[in-house]
Parts: sequence; C-alpha cells; structure tokens
Amino acid sequence: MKVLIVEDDPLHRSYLHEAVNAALPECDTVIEAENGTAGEKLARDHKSAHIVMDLQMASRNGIEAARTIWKERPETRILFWSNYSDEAYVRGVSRIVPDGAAYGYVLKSASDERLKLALRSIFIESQCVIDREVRGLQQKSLGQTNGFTDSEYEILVDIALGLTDRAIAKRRSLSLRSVQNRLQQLYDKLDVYQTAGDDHEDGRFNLRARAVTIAFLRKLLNYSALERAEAELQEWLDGK
Amino acid sequence: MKVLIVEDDPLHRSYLHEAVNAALPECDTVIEAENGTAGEKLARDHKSAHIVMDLQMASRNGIEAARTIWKERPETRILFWSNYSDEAYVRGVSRIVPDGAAYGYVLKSASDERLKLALRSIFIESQCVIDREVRGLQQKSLGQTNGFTDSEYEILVDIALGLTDRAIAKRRSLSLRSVQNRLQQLYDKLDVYQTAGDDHEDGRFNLRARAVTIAFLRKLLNYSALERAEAELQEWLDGK
DNA sequence: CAACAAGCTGCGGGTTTACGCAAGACGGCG
DNA sequence: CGCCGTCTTGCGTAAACCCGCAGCTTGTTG
Repeated sequence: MKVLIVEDDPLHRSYLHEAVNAALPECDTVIEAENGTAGEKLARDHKSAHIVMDLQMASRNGIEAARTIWKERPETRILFWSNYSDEAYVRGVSRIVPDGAAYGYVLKSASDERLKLALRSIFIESQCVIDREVRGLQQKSLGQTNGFTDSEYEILVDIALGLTDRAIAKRRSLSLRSVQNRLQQLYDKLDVYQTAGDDHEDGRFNLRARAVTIAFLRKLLNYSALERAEAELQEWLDGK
Repeated sequence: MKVLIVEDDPLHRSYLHEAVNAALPECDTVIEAENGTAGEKLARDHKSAHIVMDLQMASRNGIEAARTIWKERPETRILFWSNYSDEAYVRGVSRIVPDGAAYGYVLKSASDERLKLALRSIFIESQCVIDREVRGLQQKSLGQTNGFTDSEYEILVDIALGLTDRAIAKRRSLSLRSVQNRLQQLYDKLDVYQTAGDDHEDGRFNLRARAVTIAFLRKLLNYSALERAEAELQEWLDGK
C-alpha cells in the first residue's frame, strides 16, 4: 500500500510522514509532493489510491488538485488535512467529492490520535471521517436553516468577482430582474442591513460590496474560493 | 536574556524553540504563547524585549498583538515570522513599527541558516532584517512606482468594507466628488478596465466590486487586513 | 383538479455610481 | 511674483443598482 502526501510545509510534511508510518504498518511506501501540481503528477504516475492532502498551498491548492485526481480515478481516497474549517473550504470540498467516494476532513489542530484514527478509517475501512467542527458547518450549510442555497452562493460569488447584474444574467441565463431578486435574497440572509437605527440616513452601506465583505468575514468566501471562481470566470469569458 | 515565541502552530512553535536555542546561546529562557492575546499578556508580564511573532493567528493576529506590545514598550524587538509576504501584511507591519525600532520579517520558507542569522541580527545587534522578497514588495509599495498612495489604499479599504461614497466622504472628511476622484485613481491603478476589446459591451464589470476582487487576488488585501479595517470601522461608527 | 408556495420576469421609479468639464486652492520653482 | 502640477470641489448626465408591485410558470400537496 502506497500513500501520497501533498503538503507544502516541510514541518507538517514530515510530521504527516511519521503519522502515516505509525498508523499504517501495512503501508510500505510514502511519497511526498510539496504542491498541488506535483501532487497531481505523482498521483497519476503512481496510481496511488491513498492521498493526504493539504488545502491551501501556494502553487495549486488542494481542492483543485483533488478535483483533477478524482476526475481521473474517482475511487481514490483522499484525506484533507487543513488548518481551517472555513465554510468556503467545506463547500468547495463537498462540491467535488465523487459519489460514494471515501474521503476525510481533519483539522491540523486535531490530536495525533485523531489523525491516526482517521488515516485508518479512510484508507483501510473506506469510511468517511469528517471532523466534528467541519461536520457542524456542513450540516448548517447544506441544510436550509441559516444556510445558503446553491443559487445564493452562486450570486455571492458572482458579485464577489465584480460582475454587473447584466453580466451575471448572461452568465447564469437569467433575466436582469431575477438576478436582482437573488441579490435581495442574499442581502437578507447576510443581514447586510445592520445599521441598527440610524436616524438620519448617515452611514449606509453599499449593499453589494458589503455583502462580499461580510461573506469574507464569515469565511463564506476566502482567497482560495475567489481564485477558483476567477479562473472559472476567465474560462467562461474566453468561451464566449 | 529572554525570548518570547508567539505562534499558534505547535510544530512551528517547537521548531522555533529549537532554532532560538541553537542560534542564541545567551538566551536562558524561552516562553511560548499560542495566540496573540496570550502573547500580549506574556510580553507584559515578563517585560520581554525579544519576541518572535507569527502573523496570522486565529484568536488575535500578529499585527494587532505587535501594535499593543509596541505601544507599551516601543524598544521591544520583534521578529515577524510568516508564511506569506502579502502586500497587505507588509503594509500592515510597516504601518505599526515605531520609529527606530529593530524588527525583522522572515518567511517561513527561509532556511534554518537564514532564520538563525536573523535572530542574532535583530536580538543581539539590533538590526533590521527584512526578507529579500518582502523587501522588494516594500520598495515597490512605498515608492510611488506602481505602488499605492496611502490615500489610495485608504479608499480601497473603505470600499472593501462596503461603505458608500457618501459614508466615505463623511469618514475621511472629503466631498463626495473627491471620494469619487480617488476611486477613479484607484480604478486606474488596479487596471480594472481589463475587458480587452469587447466589441459589444457585454462582460462589463462593476468597477467598485471588481477593484476589491483584484486587490484580493493581488494580495493587496487579505483577511487579516479586512478584519482590522472592520474593527476600526466599528469603532468609528460607535464614536459618532 | 384546485390550491398554494416558490421562483422567473417585466414595469417603474428613487438612489447611487462613474465620470467629463471646469473653477478654485495650495505648494514648489525659476 | 507668475507659471505649473496636484488636489479638491461643484454641476450635470448616463448608466447601474435597489426594490415594490404584479402577472406567469412550475412543482407539490391534499
């Protein structure tokens, strides 16, 4: 059994290496990549079906790498090992995991024990292991309570990219008015109107920009999500 | 001589601990804090004048911690040790360093050697040590070439926060028109108009939102900068 | 099938933005 | 001092945005 570690921080990488050795005696080879691009290549070359992947790497982040790897061989088991549980990451991951694939999401702050357990569960037992904290987010996020619909999230991304209403309408094949409807929905959910009783309309916000800000502060968006969205946008722009 | 390490990743913390021991035999005590708040407290209690500080910590980030520490004792020597050289960080740091203070900025990707050298230079020789890569940014950023004026940066932050033109005008004591002038200046510099010959006005951007996006993608802004700006904004809102 | 909720769309109008034009204000500099 | 560049401000306009109102299309449910 082979395990591929994709992680750009050398300290974390060697820590992982050790953890894998300790948790998986049945593993005979451990290979390492220090960024997403190299990770993809190694995964392809070695046909390795067991990967531990950092999100947030400089060159090509974990989500992108995972997506292409899963596209080639959906049965690959991937354990995401991340510093953060930003909703943006969680959403990004659950968007790309193939049906029935075994994967995991463990925070770097988890104990050695927890990490080892997750390694065994996923790689040996083919079970999904999602960190408790992440799980909470997932439920809230994908359930409708206080969570965002896909369409809401979609426009959020679109305005974060800086598109005009008209451009969004074109991209998503909607009428102008529908786009604006969704925007209002979004504004409601993000509670953008928090001015808390300003008598004289004084410190009003620019709703569109404010929504993006709040989404960022709440980690609904983060750099990585923006980056991916921007790439998709460029693709679309080129396509037509 | 005492050294305080403020760093939330345990692996990095122990690595630093070792590095300090190896580089500074004259150091007899090393204390550790795992977030900014604890770091401030320890710095105060121990009157420690030598600090290694991570930027980007969950609870209270390095820039904030450094600011309050320097406010209390400006002669403190601080070595910032960060994963990234985002312009937002660089600008944030150079904004708070007191006149004549010795400080350093070293990237986590630097070699052991470089780190140890920096530790000695700053803590023993009281010299500033700025990572080459960071230095480059600083020059470009603070020099006028391709860099952003303070007023430009200010307005960038204001629209990123989601303020309206009117609110910005009030906050910065400007006329509406001046705010809009500065915005245009900003749009120019950020090169927001990149649509590269769209015949039929098709995929136009919302300039205001797009500017923020581009700033984020270029790391002129990041989460930490936004967070700080938001805090300042709330202060201002409460104040009047 | 009727009833109803949820989403799409057009119309209309009040506000905010983006920006050209042009008149001061201020700070060097020969 | 007069000239010049930079910054500020007001006026005015076209476009974009926010959003209430209302008619339609669907999918769902009793």
